[in-house]
Amino acid sequence: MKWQELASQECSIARTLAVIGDRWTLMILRDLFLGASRFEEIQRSLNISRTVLAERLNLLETEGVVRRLAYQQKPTRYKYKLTPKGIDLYPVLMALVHWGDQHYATEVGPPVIHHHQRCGHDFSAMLTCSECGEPVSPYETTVRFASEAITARLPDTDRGGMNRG
Amino acid sequence: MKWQELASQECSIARTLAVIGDRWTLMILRDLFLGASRFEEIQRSLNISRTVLAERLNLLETEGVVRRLAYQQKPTRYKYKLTPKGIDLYPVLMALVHWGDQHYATEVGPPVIHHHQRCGHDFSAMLTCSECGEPVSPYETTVRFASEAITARLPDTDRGGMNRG
DNA sequence: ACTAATAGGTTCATAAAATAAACTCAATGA
DNA sequence: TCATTGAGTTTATTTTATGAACCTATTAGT
Repeated sequence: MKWQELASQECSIARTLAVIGDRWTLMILRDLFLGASRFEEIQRSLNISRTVLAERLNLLETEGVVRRLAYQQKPTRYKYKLTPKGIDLYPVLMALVHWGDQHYATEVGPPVIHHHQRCGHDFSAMLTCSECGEPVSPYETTVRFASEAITARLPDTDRGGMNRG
Repeated sequence: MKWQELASQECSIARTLAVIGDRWTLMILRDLFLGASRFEEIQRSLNISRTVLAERLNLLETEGVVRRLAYQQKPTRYKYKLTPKGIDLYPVLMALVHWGDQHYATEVGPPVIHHHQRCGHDFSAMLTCSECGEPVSPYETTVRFASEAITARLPDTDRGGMNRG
């Protein structure tokens, strides 16, 4: 399979990765979430090739993840801003941050601290169930394919994957 | 910046992406979470080049995300199993699924349905605060850098990014 | 008036990475 | 004997990424 074909797969992970799953896009999105907006700003921050940055921003705009806006005329200069669809990627970024904090933080602790203004505490991302609000572990969940009439379940001895049920 | 240098950045997103942020790794992890474990199984499922699959599995093993286990002798055959560190990527995968479901699902709904056994409902991933348990929006959070003594705040007109505070 | 600098790219030659196909090795089955 | 399976490795070709230079428009400095 070629990378381009991912977009036409019937899997939400595949379709998501077709947009944001290549080598630099998530780093670009990190910068946008941290407030960067101009081409030069992102390029200098990541120090990536301008070619790649231009191409990635283009795809993100095509997909509606960012909007390109002129912030001045004469000469016209542009900035990139996350759309609501782009803002919806916040949980993805926070999940990545949390895994990095868990497994790659040094003695001095995580390099970036996230603060939740509503409750007044520094926090980390937690995955919870949209229905009951409780934390979700992969061992407590099953998956089924919408296209399948009959469902299957993995044997209990074969843990470490999502259960089919 | 070259991709390899990401690992040495002082950012948890960068360090995470250095391990799982390339073009196929997250698809491989999806398969592992869905119960796939053998080389051939993953290769056929994704239809990716064997070269890339071998290299990716190697890095994942080096990083402790998967463990390579012999499941038979004569000839020795191996399977790959998520370690606890690998299982910790569940929130990342679920966040990707949810974004795909939100923005790329067709009329018939999401292709894969996730069921929370504890509460008995089909669910989607929700990001909540580790401290207060409430849902978190990027507009209600600020970030600060552990290395910085003085903190800064973005003006209110410049929304769409994490606030620094 | 000349020069440099800034912003937002594009073009182009080179280097790195991905792909597809073939190949290896060990064993099993027909 | 020949084909098949599993888990890769090797190799030739194609695709992507990189870095540097270039382009256009405008303002600032000397």
